[in-house]
Amino acid sequence: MTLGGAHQTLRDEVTRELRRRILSGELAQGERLIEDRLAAALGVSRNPVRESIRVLAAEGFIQVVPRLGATVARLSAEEGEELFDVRMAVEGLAARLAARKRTPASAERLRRVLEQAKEAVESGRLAEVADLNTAFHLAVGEAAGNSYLALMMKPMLQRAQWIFSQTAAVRGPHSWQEHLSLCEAIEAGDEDEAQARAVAHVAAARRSFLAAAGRRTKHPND
Amino acid sequence: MTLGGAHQTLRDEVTRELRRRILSGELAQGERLIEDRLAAALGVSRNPVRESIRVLAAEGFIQVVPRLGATVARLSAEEGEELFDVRMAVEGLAARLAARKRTPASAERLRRVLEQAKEAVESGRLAEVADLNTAFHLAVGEAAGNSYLALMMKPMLQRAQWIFSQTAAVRGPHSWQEHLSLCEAIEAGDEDEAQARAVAHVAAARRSFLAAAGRRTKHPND
DNA sequence: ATGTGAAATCTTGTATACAGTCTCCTAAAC
DNA sequence: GTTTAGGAGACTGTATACAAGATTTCACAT
Repeated sequence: MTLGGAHQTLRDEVTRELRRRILSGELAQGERLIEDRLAAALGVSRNPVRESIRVLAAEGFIQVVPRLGATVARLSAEEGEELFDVRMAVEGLAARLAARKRTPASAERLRRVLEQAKEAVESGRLAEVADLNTAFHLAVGEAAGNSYLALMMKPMLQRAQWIFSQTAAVRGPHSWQEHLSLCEAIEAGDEDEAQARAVAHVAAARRSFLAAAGRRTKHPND
Repeated sequence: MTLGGAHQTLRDEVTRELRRRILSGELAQGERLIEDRLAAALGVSRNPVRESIRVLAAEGFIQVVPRLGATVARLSAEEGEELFDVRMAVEGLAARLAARKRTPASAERLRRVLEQAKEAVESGRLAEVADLNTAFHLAVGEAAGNSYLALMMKPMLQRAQWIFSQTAAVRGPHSWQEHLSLCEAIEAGDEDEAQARAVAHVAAARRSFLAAAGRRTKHPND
């Protein structure tokens, strides 16, 4: 089959691959997803594809209308902006809890992701930078030691990454600095400061998003 | 087939029915979900059941291990408690935004749910009360006019309802009073007050949960 | 030209079939 | 009595088949 590498189930591979294609823009917003064609393109049967579609729909990447089929979700500029409000609330909480429940292991993990991101920035691998930035945010979520928070943050952050890639609003170095500063507050166990820095970080991302969105009158996929 | 009423797709019916059985406790925590048996019990084939399982897994009600099968998720007391932190952050935001963006239509909708809940309480239909309380919280989420927030709150609130039903920690009348008070703050457009009341409401629910959880040393399903 | 309607085509929804994996039980070996 | 190899049964993962609904096309009437 077309999908590479060792895997546990085709279904999981398909889910990851479709998610990746959506996040990367290979599958454009609003594009119709025809089960047969996806299955053929991925070299699998329709069954794993269908199950993947349900999962991605639950995560909000795909919109499904019974009997009419599935399309890649559309993100209006408003919906993109709305997400930042949610992120400030959720990631602010995550940072606070991460500071409260910090352990050497979780701090180590944050530092490691940060280090990888730094390397990727310096060697100019931009595609990886986006993934690693998301990974850092998720690591904060996991450091919070709240399983539901982590469960909820994963699709939220992927959606955020999607929005950014669609808007072409990248802000590599600034973002990395802010991550470092957040990491330090968490390590210091300063809950208020950690929350404040997380919220400020997301707010900065929002400004960057608004600037990039304002620069374009129309959406690239229109 | 066994599932009642008019429907769009079997898949959706199955998803709702399984979710209902989990929320109601008919399917106990940790219980193994065998596709064949569920399909037979619901009078459908395995396919719709499998797709439903993926969806419910994405919502966090079911845990799936590839090749080993699916089980109803287990909620430890800690995980139950953790959810309240998330709810305070998310529902606080929802209440704030609902107050900011209030419209006659959304206020009307909140009032209507509140009214139904009141009737259910007064006529002692306890099963409905839980559903209507959840519906009120969700209505606040929708009144916030933030599509992702609403998308995210739906499974979160269902999970909260699940936790409560499992703990048998019901607090009908108090809860209703607090809903009313929150509704008034939203109608008045007082963002700070709305957020404060929502947070206080969830905090009260947490205390009630902790009291009920402390009352039992063991879980009823153990 | 425009609108209408029915056939043909495409697509989804559901069921069934089969292959591979896991579990559990049995029985032999020590 | 305990342990381990092997095999039967059970269950999941994937593919294929078929039924029903949606869309397109094209002929025909206006």
